[in-house]
Amino acid sequence: MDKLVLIDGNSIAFRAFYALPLLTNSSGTYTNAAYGFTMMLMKVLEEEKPSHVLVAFDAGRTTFRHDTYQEYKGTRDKTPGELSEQLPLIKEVLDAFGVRHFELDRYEADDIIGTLAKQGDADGMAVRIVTGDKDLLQLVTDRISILMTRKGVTDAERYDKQAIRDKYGLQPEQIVDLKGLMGDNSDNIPGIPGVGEKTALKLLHQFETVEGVLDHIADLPGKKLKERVEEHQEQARLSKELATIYCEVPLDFSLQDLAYRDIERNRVAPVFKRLEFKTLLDRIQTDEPQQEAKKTKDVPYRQVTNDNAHQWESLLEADELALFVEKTAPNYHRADVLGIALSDGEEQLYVPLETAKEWKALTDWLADENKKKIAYDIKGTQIALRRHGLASAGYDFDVLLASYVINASESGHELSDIVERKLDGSLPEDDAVYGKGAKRKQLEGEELAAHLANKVHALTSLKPVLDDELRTYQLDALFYDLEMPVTHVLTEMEWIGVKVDKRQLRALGDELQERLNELTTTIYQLAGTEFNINSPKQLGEILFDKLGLPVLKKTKTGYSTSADVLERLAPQHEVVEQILHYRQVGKLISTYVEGLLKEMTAAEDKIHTRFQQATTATGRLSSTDPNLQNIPIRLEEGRRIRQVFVPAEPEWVIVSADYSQIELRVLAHLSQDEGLMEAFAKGMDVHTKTAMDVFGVDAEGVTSLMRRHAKAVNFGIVYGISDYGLSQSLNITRKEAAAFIERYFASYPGVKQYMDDVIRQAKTEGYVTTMLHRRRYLPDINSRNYNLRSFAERTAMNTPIQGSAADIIKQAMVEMQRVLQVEGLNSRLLLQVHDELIFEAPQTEVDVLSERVVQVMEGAVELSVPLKVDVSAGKTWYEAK
DNA sequence: ACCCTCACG
DNA sequence: ACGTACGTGAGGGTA
Repeated sequence: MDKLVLIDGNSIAFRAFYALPLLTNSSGTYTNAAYGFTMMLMKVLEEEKPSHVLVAFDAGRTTFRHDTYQEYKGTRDKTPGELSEQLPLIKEVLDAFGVRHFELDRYEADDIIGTLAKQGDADGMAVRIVTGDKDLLQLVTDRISILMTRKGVTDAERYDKQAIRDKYGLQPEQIVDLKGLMGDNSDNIPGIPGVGEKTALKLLHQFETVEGVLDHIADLPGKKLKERVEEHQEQARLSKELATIYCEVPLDFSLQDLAYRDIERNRVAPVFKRLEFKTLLDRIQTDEPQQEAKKTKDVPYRQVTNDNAHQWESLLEADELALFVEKTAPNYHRADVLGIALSDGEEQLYVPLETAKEWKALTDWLADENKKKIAYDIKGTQIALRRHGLASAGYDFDVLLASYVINASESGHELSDIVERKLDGSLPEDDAVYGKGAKRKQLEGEELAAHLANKVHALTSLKPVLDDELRTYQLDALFYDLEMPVTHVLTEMEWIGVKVDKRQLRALGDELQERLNELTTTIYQLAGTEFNINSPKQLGEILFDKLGLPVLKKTKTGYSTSADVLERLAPQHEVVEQILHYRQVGKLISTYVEGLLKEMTAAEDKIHTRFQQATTATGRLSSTDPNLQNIPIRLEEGRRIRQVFVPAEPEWVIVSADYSQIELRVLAHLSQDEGLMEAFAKGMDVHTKTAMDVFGVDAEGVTSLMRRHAKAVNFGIVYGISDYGLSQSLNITRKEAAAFIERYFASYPGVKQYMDDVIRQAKTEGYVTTMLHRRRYLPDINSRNYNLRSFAERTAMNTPIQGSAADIIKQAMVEMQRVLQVEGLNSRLLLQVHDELIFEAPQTEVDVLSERVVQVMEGAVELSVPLKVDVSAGKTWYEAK
């Protein structure tokens, strides 16, 4: 049977607030009420297992009751700020739980609850009302009962008709009569002075209702009582009216809209993390697996040895096999191979590395491009094998990439995560098998073989499921024609690596270190004390406590000392500028000099980054260990880091080709805005053109300030504009920013129309798409939480732009690799940095390479505006600008 | 493990 | 009244 749980939000929050000490989390936010409320919520959900849930809140201060009685709740103290500021947190928790909450102007939570309780009762549902307010007892029927909080937070007592009879000797409907006679201090309901609970109950037992008592004033015991009742008849009637819950609140939703499903840990966990509900976090994370009692069944396997290998050769004839290569660490450029497993879906083979190397049938199978292979992370698999001298080809399905293409935003794309989502049963997580952190151990023998057998078998089960899903959502072209080919291009890029001039890098490091030492001395002098400049905490104390500089911005944990704050403080104290410079130099040393030195190979002085192809929500790549997509360029001092990136061969050069304004061109294409398309068609400087349109001047009239502002607006448009964001970036007021945005949209109505359309599409479909049909789901787009919703709206505007640009350069990479191959060029693609490709090339090939790369990149897709690519070459990455 | 800060597009 | 520009990864400090 359906069960409806109605929670009196303010009442429970109030109770939690006073039951718990005034806790704060590390950011100084009070969380005790939210914490207690959440405990109560979880307890109720667990114990009642409702099919429908709603939490009702009081809306404003005035309600329809104030129309008849202005003093209603007049004695009540204002809700403390420490409590009211927690109400949004509570609502956030509810959103994460997927529990509806509601409040309505002029009505109290009680009335909303009453209205829905009656509806539920009429529909034959069991109704549970959770509150600390005894008024609600009047709603009890055979099907409606109340969980009344007692002491503490989660301790509650259940009231049904019998319990009310036992306690008061009354029917539930008589609770309002009780209030009518005795009043209620907390709501400032007067009742009849001098009549308390005892007298009221006695009267009601005899005369049943307020009206009954008033009809029999003559029969009342005691002269004083008679007088009081006589005198306060109207007040008693009014008090009863005030205490009566109004059960016909106009609601714009139905009971069916309150349907509640089980909690999704993935949505709740981040909220708990942020609020620092550690115990509750543990509870949701450990509870679930135990409850589900995962059906983990080890699949059978055979271990291949040098002696028995020949027995298994027939398996290698299969049309398609899954291949899983287990590594000793995630970084396959360094890790060793632990073992290899194969599966045809029925039989699993475990082959120790040394056996694999000597088993010719296997090495032939690996290298044969006609022998199809399913793998998880083809790129890592192929490189790990190659490092052990094992060539491999014929990969036709990457489970990792398929999972990513289906839904990039899913919380994890580890094999165990994918199995959890797409198959019944589960795969033990690597962390559980190997242990985590210090407890990590090397597996061997049977244990390792069994684990790998489970993994490789999972690949065979996953492929048909994922392939089917790719086709269902028309993502198969994106997967097979783009992401799969891209992974092969990236394999070669990573494998080749980038050469670094180690001596020069060390020299640069020494020079920077000297500079840093000088800065340190100066800063200590100017500050009058020595401290750790790298510690934002200590730095904050020096700047704001000791030197008394104004606090312009705070972070969750204290003073903000970020660059934009320091820049504004610089005129007030000369130490600030030194600190900014110190930060800059320190970053160069630790991240770039030391960071890069750590990643260089001993044999070749090369760096092999890993391009993550299944990480970003938009379809971009990212780069790790080290990140070669954020090498400094904006400031000259940092830009010099690029001097150490050199060609791997003598007489070769670095060639860089980058798209000019690809995101705004994509926007022009997607929006079909006339003005924007015209700007690109005529080859204009787009920021200047924007300045002309927004400020209504001709090309000569555009000042550098106007262009700077127009440029920021263009950035904002791409990011999903907000007046606040623009005001921050330009250091102007929000009003001024809003005016810019309005003028921009007036000048480019097509862009405005597009932004509205894409948000509307996201709201109705739940996702947005890129030019090559990549999808991004936006679960918060219809959230009632303003912040979540706004964020989703900006994402809806940004993702088709950023994601389509990512699609385009990926397409160009695939085509470029093909062109280099068929034309027999020796030039090699080394890096991709979102809108640019970096090659190393023999000096002799520079001209032909430049010509080809422009052709390929500009022709990667057909847009309504031209794509433009700039190329340059130099002896180092620094000079290729 | 998390926060702050900062490097890139 | 609310509070955020979009997408990333890395290093150092702190709890």
